[in-house]
Amino acid sequence: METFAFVCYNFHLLMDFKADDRVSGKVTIKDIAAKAGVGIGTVSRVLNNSPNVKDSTREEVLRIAKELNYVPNGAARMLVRQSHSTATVGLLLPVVENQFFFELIKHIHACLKNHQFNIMIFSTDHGHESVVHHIIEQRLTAVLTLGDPPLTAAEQEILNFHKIPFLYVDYHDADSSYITYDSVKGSVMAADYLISRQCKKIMMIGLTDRSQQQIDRFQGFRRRAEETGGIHVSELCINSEEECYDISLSLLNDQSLDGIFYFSDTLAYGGIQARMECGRDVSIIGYDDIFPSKFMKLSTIRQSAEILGTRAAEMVIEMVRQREDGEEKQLLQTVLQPEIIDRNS
Amino acid sequence: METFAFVCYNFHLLMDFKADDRVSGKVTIKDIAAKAGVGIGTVSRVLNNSPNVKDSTREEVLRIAKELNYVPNGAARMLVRQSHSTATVGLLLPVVENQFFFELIKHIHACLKNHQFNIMIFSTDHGHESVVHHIIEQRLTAVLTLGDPPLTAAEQEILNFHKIPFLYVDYHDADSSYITYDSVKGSVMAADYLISRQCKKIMMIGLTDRSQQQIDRFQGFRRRAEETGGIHVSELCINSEEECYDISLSLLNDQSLDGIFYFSDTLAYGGIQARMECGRDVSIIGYDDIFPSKFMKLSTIRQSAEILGTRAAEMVIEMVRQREDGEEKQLLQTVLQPEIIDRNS
DNA sequence: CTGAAAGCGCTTACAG
DNA sequence: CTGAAAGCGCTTACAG
Repeated sequence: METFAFVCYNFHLLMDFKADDRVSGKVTIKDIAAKAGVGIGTVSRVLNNSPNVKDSTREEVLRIAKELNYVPNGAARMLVRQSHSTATVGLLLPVVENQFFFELIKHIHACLKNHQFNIMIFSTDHGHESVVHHIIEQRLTAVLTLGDPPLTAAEQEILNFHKIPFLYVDYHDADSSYITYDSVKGSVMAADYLISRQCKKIMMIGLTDRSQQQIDRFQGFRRRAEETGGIHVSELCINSEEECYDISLSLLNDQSLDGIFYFSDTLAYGGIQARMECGRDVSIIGYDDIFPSKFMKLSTIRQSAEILGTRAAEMVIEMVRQREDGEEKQLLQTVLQPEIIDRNS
Repeated sequence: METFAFVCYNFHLLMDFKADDRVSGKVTIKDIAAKAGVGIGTVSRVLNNSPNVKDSTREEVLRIAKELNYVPNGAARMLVRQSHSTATVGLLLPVVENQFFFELIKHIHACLKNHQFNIMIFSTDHGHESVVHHIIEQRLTAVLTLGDPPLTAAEQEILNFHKIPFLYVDYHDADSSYITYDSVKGSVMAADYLISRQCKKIMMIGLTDRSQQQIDRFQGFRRRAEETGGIHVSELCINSEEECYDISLSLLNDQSLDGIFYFSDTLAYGGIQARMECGRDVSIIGYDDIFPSKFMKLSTIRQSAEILGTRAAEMVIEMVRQREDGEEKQLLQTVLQPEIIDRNS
């Protein structure tokens, strides 16, 4: 994997900083106060733009602060103010990080930063108990959870206790705030598409994570197929997107198979390729409508990462506002509707 | 854009917490100490796993802490310990966030979290002066900058002053630590590819950001074309990936055009499609080798987000280690070599 | 094994 | 307009 990577390490030795002890990077308002010949209170007032300071004093303090490369200690500030200077939202990511999630993060981030929020990313790999703890310890403003797994009851309780709002994104739970696309509806659309193309023997292909979304899609599709009748539906869960091409090839040996529903466009690309090579007449539909699908001529179920991400950000901002205004906590629940994109595949 | 999104808001009113003032979420070690009938020092010792505590005391304190939903105040801890309990690396992202960067972030994150680091994401949209300030205020452990723009001299100075290591990713600067793929070499490979296919009139298509990478690619390609001689090369910068299909279509009206070098695979997809519709015999090469390119049969220059991201994370970890061990600051510079993938496009 | 006390760097009434 | 002082929540010698 790395054989073609030629690496060149290039070492320079840098001069040490000159031996002045105030140069160690720990300048405090005390240092500034001493140098300016004023009290630390005055320094603090200047630094916080308090109006009650003589102009000459202000300028002198500011000059010295800059000269000393002073940067306030966020921890000390936070300790006394009980809140961050910049609000930070924690983003909990699951292990499996698909393409769609990254689009999502991009838009969540874009919207949040417009509202002066920062984002901090955490993995839920090893269970998120400790992550939630860390979030509270750092007094983050809010929490967004992407996809599965949901928060445990204990985690929810401790977040509630500390009045930190949390929002599920791409997951639904009747008792929590969430925003999600309707996966059941999306897979019903996929079923209708294949049914309209007279498919009688259909394979659904997803990944091996037993996510809520995956389950919803299997269900929605199967239900619609059963309502219609006379259709044979199978399910297949594979381990990675990479192997989808090979697996599709062997599936296509079954000459009676006439429809495939891939749970993501990325999976479907391998299928499109395999179908072309076999010259088989099989209908294919994907899910997501990511950028290349247009050029792959892939029919698919579109869900917009931009809308989901932006909305999610707006919802969390609203939740934060509610808390700050001391309003009672309300559940916010949003269900977005996917859309079918017919490219005759 | 949002017309098809049906939104359903669902309001529940939740019970307020019972009116007990210790339930407000601000439990401190003082509360625990009082309830346990010990001093706060003892509580602190228990919470920090100090060995010098009687077992019975320890258990009692732990029990009460849990009962009270106690979570330590990170700011207070940090103030006295002068460092975070969990190291956090700041990631500076530019405005234009392409697909490749998200792959990159994914792998940086994966590697960093394995080493118990958190990631905090910042945008450099509005110039990063204030961002750097914020990073220092929060005493982050290190900084990664993705792509352009680089840090200003002032920003570098203040980071150095506060001894916060920083690393450029996908950018090179002789006086700083960085890791990047060799874009000049990559575009020379692209040139060689088109030249080997007898192209005489070639168009290079990139985006309108004047990034270092973009400039390197124009340069490398042009240089090799000039060395070869008898080749006509033009450059075109477009505003978005979406419009690349239309633009390619009109470019292909020029019947003498026989080669196109797209600066990203995403751009090239539109070109492949346009070429097919025109039935023109034009050689196309992309850049990145993202997943779908294999199925688009697109020749391209491969650079691995996994290697770049993982290496970047390892480098930053090494830089942090060096600082913690009090070693002299060294520059770490890594150049990775891209690879041509010939799919006969 | 444990309590009392100092101190981390800052903000903010309070009293001039 | 400004200084001295209290206090945010925690850790850690210090003295028992």
